[in-house]
Amino acid sequence: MAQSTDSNSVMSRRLPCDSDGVCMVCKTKPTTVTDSLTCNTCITPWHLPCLPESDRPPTLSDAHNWCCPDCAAPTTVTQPLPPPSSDDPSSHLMASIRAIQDDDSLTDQQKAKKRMDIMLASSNISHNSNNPSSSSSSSVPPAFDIFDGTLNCSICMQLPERPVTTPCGHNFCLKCFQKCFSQGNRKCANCRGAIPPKMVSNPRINSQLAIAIRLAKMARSGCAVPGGVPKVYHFIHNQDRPDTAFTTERAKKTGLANACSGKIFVTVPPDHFGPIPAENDPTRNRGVLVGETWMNRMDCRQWGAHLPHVAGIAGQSAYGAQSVALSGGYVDDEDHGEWFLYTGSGGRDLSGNKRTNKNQSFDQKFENMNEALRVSCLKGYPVRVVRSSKEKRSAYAPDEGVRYDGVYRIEKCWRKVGQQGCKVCRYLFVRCDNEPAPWTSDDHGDKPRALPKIKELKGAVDLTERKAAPSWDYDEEKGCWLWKRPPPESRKSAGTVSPVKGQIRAVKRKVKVASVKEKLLKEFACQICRKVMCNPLTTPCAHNFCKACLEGAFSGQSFIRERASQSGRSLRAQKNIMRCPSCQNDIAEYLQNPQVNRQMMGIIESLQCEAEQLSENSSESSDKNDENQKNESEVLKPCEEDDDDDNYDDNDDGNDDDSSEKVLEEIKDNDLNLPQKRRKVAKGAVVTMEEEHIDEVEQDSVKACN
DNA sequence: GGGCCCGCAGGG
DNA sequence: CCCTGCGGGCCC
Repeated sequence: MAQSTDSNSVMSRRLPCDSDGVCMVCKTKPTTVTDSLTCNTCITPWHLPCLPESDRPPTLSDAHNWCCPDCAAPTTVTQPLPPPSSDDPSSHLMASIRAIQDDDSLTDQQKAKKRMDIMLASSNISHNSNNPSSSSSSSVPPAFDIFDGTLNCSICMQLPERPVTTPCGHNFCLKCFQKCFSQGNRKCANCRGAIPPKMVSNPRINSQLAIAIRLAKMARSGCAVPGGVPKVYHFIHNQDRPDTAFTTERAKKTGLANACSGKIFVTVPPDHFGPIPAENDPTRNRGVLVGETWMNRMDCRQWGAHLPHVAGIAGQSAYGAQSVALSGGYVDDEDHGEWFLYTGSGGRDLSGNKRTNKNQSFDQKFENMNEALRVSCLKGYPVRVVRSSKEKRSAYAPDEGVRYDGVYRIEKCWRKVGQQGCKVCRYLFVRCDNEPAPWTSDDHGDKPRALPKIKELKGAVDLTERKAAPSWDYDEEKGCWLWKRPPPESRKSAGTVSPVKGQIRAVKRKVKVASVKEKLLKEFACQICRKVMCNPLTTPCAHNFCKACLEGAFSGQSFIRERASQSGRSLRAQKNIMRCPSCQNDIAEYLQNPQVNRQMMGIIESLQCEAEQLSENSSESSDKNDENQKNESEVLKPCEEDDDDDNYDDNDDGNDDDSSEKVLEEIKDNDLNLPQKRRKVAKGAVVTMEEEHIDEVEQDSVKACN
């Protein structure tokens, strides 16, 4: 790699990750979420380990509001730059561009991409510096002028509207792109570079560029960005959340596939309609902003934008629907950004323990979630919309993760025969948010717009249109969307999201750990060592001991030897000594041929196994009370013993006294051996699942915890 | 990339 | 308590 020392000194200091997420300092991609830090101002990702200590946020909770060195105060920005040019931002820019040009490891395409990233970041910086505090801001020329034509659409030569960026680094309006490439053309109109077929069929909007253009426009028109910070497109890694999604002991698979939800950060009730305001965001105090993007549905859930982690519709049939997810699950969906056609849920065969199924096999009806959407349509409620990168057919879907795109109103709904031949419920969503959409360069939110003409309405049945005035509507005087009628009163706990079942279950599980351990000790403690028995022996007088402990009690006159000596004299001699350590009953005869209580051993083993799994899990979800667990596990750990129980016969033919039977019965009664239960699923298919055991004590504790 | 699997969350 | 569900991990 041939780099000039000048550029090297710049490169080796403070550089973010490039557009592929690769750190420009160490050339590696951050491997963990916590390794990556996103600037709150220019939304550029940075590799935390390559960031000088002085530039790092002091605490994890500061990470959300962290500004990168480029966006921070000029003194800190300019400090590492070469002194002669420190007052000229373009020199930093030029040095970075030179470094890219000199980097032999990059292809021309990669260079173009990186150049553009840096220019974009640079235009952000210069425009962000146009804050109200600097009076001469508009006279300061930006380091890179977004209006100089470089970023223009290669077809209409205007600043791109809903920009699509090709791998060769050229921009197009979405419309121009679609027009240009709809007839089989696959060469860039600018450089004749090849456009990947996937991009031709499914172009994606470059929302970062859209936002950069928006900011530049706002800065030029002298319109101050509220707070000086673009309130759009934050990538939330949820890295400083106090509680993450976790896997329970029941989940056989790791990761999020079968995980419980983490804490809900926002304090709106789960049936809250409309945007989530700052006052319900105690951790960040800014609310959920349009453009916020999460890694997955679980993270999205934790910020309240869309609560169900599988289902596409959140709602209640008699009350309304609060949010929907556009994830490409239904082929009939049609996305036009500001408006889209959504398909209801149901009509699918979910037998065989499936959660989703691409095939429609029966008609959808306006019931359950579909009815909830219809209620929202009739009342004119705002419905939050999230788009997922899993939606491959929409230009408006994010490249990665799940993004909050603001609120929409359902203007009408109907049923029609879908592409798969069955009737589906259909909904016309039209955007009505006060914040601009992530794909637009407009500096304002939505204005009321004429409804699009829907061709399929011709063949529609069961059409529902709102008659009354909508609850959420545009106020011409105030120039924004607001509640014209009071929002529906929450039917859930006000102020906070009610404890979700997963959290209740988590508490119950912790209680259950304690309960299992307590039971183990209570029922299966050796009466000599007071620990859970290893190779339990049960005497005729119904006392339990570890084999090793009982042997030890008669050390020097092991009953094994005694058993070998069958002489009456020897027996008599031992009789004085061979008394039960608990009750002093004569157990000499028993000791002639003691059998390990295998039933009891089985129960102990399964309980130990369960307790271990439970405590492993609870220590994962809350790494507190380690000491308690250590102490408990020490007690629970059976006493050391060699496994030479081969000395005993295996033919347990009811010789055992009935005390172990009693215990066994008791254990069974208390469900602690977790009987298997059959769970019915649709169409008669069955799967097994362990029955959850929560006894009264546990429930009391749960109540106390709440 | 498609199919299978399955814990969870929430509605009714 | 049963049913549903526009996830996500893993195997092939």
